[in-house]
Amino acid sequence: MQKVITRFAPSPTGKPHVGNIRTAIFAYLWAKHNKGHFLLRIEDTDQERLVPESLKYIEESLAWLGIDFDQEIIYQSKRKEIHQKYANDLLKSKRAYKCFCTKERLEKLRENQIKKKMPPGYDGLCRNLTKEELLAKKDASYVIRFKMPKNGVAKWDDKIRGEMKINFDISDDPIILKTDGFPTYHLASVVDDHELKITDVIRGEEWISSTPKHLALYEALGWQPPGFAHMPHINGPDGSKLSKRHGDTALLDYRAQGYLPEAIFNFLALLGWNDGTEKEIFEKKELIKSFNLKRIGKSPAVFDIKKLDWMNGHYIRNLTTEQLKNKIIKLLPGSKITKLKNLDRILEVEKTRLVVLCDIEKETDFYLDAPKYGAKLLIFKKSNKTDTLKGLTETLQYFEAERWPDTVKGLNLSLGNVAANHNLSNGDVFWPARVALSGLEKSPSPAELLWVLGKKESLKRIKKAINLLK
RNA sequence: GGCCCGUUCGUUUAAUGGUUAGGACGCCAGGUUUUCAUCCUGGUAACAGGGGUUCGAUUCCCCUACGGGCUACCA
Repeated sequence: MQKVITRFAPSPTGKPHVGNIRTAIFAYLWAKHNKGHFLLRIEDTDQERLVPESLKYIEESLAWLGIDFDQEIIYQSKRKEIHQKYANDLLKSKRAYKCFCTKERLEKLRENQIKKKMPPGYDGLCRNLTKEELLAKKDASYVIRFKMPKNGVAKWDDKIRGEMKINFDISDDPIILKTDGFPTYHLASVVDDHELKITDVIRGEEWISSTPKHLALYEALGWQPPGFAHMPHINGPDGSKLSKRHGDTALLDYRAQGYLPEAIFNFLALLGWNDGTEKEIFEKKELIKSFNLKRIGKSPAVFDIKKLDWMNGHYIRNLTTEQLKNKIIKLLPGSKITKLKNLDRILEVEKTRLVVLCDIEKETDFYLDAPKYGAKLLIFKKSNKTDTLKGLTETLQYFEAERWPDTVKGLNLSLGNVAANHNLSNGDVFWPARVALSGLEKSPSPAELLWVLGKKESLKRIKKAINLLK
């Protein structure tokens, strides 16, 4: 049994988006599931579209998710001579030919074909040039085109889609080597996948139509083709291809928003795949163990941010306070709240309320400074001014007289005692205490707030509330 | 236009030639509760349409519709 080797082969044209990354995840999982290798290959053969920073983004994206690749990064641009060698071999074996057609001619050709409602494509003008014609052109610049078979069918057993059959003759002769000497994707990927001994090519479904070209190339080069697995796309909520107008698409944008890599990994892995059970929360280890290409669905999936939010919250709640603290400090180094002495307690209390890490900065200013609010907010809807004032005053007196229980449970009990001792309802005590401490209509419980803020600050705020109400 | 791919609750998915078509997210209701969040319980909701094949089709086949992809000296 040969070792499974997969690869992630992005072209460096920007920040990798979630669709690409999900393909990378599947390629990674498949390799690791089989105890094989996962390679990173940069498809930088198009010098015009190259965005230098994207190399950094690609590495960062993978690193953030904990997807480590084997071997050093392979840059296709550095393998130009190898690609040229194989292009020349194909020339020698007459499986390819030099094409001298200018871009202008090709453009016109296409225009005419479209006008005549014919399928656009190269007409094969240079396919059968005579020796004399060839000699006459010797100084002209040319590309190398691969001779597609004129009959027969490309057949392969797609690991995701099953038996596939496409006629060879619907493809025109593809350019495999450009005038600038760089190969096109078709040649480069075939050559590199072969030389790197890739066993399974896992890529987007947009490649289905050109797979016949690749299969023909493998045949012409005398190579055994690898297995193919064509992934369905990820769509936006309206069903169209996921794009900027649907919100963030780049993986790193999710990091910036405070999504956890574990959650994203889990979420993306489950988009189009499941293990056949009802399990949905997976650690990476478990995914590696149970992953199988066969269980990838064929239909495109919509990226549902609501479910991601739920999953992210779930992962946050499973973090220890220490872990959560470290992640927040790392993500928001400049945040004021992370400098607070009582950050541990704040996080303990806020943990169940966070959807993304950045939420720690939302509606949490009251931890920094005493809040401002209207006196009316202090009065619970089922209470009145007199009882509220009494509740607040008795709470203050209770804590001034009694020992401060430094636990949420103890503080909660204390507040209960205040209500019971003075024949007040919970709404007369708990609600105003909470508002006095947070200034918010919706917030953590008063006991939690007392515990986080401490005796001194808490009593100060309660006094302030009493004065405000008077 | 040609070729190719796809179609189960709103979303993500499961299963099956005979099931009350299952789970999760969302949503709704209830419980816990001073509020919010968490948590717990329950509910809502789907086999795109039409033909076949069959005793019986969501499941197999064909057609249609809809969605998507490819049709570059981009990947």
